[in-house]
Amino acid sequence: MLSEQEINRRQKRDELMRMGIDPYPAQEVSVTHTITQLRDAFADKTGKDTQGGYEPQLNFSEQAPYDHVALAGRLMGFRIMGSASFAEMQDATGRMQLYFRRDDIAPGDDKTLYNTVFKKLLDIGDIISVEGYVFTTQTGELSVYVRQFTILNKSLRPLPVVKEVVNEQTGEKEVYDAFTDPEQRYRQRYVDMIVNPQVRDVFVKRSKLVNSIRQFLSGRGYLEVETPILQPIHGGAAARPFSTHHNSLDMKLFLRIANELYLKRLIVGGYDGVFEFAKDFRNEGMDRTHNPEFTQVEFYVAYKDYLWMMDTIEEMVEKVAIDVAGTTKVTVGENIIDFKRPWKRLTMFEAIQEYTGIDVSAMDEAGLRTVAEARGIKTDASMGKSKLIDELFGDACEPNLIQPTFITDYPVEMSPLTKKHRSKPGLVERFEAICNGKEIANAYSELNDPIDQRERFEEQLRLAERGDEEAMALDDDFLRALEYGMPPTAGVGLGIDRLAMIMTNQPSIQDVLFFPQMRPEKKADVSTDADFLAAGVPAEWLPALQKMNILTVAQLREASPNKLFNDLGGMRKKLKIDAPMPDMETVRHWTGK
RNA sequence: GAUGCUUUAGCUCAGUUGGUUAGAGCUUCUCACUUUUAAUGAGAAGGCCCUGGGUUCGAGUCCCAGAAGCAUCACCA
Repeated sequence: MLSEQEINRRQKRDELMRMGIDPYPAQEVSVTHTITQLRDAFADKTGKDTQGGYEPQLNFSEQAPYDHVALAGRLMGFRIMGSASFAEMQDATGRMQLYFRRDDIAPGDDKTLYNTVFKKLLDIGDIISVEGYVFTTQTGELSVYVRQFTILNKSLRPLPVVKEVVNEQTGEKEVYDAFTDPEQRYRQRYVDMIVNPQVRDVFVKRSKLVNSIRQFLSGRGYLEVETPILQPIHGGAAARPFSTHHNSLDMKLFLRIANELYLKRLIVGGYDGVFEFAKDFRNEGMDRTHNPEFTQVEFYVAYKDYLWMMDTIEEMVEKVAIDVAGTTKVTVGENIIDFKRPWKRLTMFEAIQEYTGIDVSAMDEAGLRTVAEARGIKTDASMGKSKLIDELFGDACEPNLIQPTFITDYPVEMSPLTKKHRSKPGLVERFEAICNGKEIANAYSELNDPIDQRERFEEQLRLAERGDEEAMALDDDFLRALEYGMPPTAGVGLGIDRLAMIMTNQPSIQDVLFFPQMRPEKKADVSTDADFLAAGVPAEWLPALQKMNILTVAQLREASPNKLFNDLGGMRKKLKIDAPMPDMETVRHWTGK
């Protein structure tokens, strides 16, 4: 059912067509400038001066190249005053004021082009192109004086209208009636981007971030690769997978939770360094920092260890910050995060000692449990030593690690793919990069002893038997590859979404994904006109049923014929329906009774 | 999954101890207006008050259940 405004716009579309104006023309549109190009060209020539007066007016009606400029974009506002009007155009780069004058748009006696087409048939949201010259108004606003305009697209849905004004006292921009409902913003991201153009900047930065990493890694000679997303065995991380089915092979397949095991196979195969920007899928909870599909870049380099990788990540992320933000200092919420090298490095035990004052490195399980419970952490019998350490770290340390910090040397039980520490028993050569209280990267010296690896997998199988749904599956082919021999290798996974959140100062992962996963939209069940016609209701009575909130044939069947008959009489008057009143028998027939 | 908050016009929001026909601004429509800028002035239209039960003479308002969104927590990156 269409709203009044939608009906209105459809009528305008029809009216344009009747006038011989195609509201959806096919031709290529010639554009001489983007709006930002024009603004930049005049940046030092416009605007109010500090005394409160105005700059002298500019007029480029006879001065190339600004005597003939062509712009294209979406109309975002009108200020109409009789035979002259201002309109606001938005293109991919910014906004520009347009000036329309009746006698210039329609120079002859026929003023239809201005009075009807421009003033009556255009709406906010329509896309047009204009041709004219650059000038400034008395108030100093850079504008385009339109000689001619062309409709490129008649928009049929009203856009939420966001108004922005500069407060003269403070000089700050104030926004009115902002389109803010997160559900609508994420479900209809296109609307979000039209009316909140700053949203587009976030994704431009995200793209810069990805390019920056790609340049960094490619520039060092590492190979960008692609590996399977559909995997017969999901491996490389502890997470619950999505599963699917391949019909011709008649086999179960999983969407990957990580690409680690495939990239290591490529190192076995002889590449010195490989990386992949990978969409991974995890069938787990969703919140501000988790989306079921997310992106990470994983890369693996032969003949290196985790210490080398720490230096590399530090250098890479510092470069990313400079490329994206222009500086190593990035504002995130209330904090300023500085990615300048070197970052702080703490072992996990040192971090716990720093934030709790307790040295847990030599404690047994009972001692750890006491410390954890003293901090209000819920523990149970299934939690071993490493799990307790992890909980303690997550509770006491992680939220406090705002500046980028490397946490190193994790308990072996938590890291089934990681090489045992060269000198510290019970630990592995692993680090996580923590920033703004969240993990952004996870790396290790890769385990390349196939016998050790098999034992670690078998340990995971025992966890799975005990009901751990996130335990890793044993991957025989991966073990076979390791048995041929993998050089010592450093590997890392770095969360692109998490890093993008930090670099663009967005509080939620949904703000750095164009289309975050949402519950399906609830659609009201509505029968078609044809369904009602089939039920015997004549077309002229359909609006009356709609108005009475009978939207499905099923509802019609349940309606009481007497009440329906009475209401139809009222609706006939209210909606000014010309058709003769159906008799009681006919109405009874509609309801199937 | 748990707890709390929210849901009223196309958009942003009011709505009193439960009491006539549910309001405002913007948008839309009509009219006036040749450099405005949240243009202005006059007039009009636009509501399944999230859904379903219940209490009551009477529910947008109170109670119960459900849905969706948000926040916090748990799991996870």
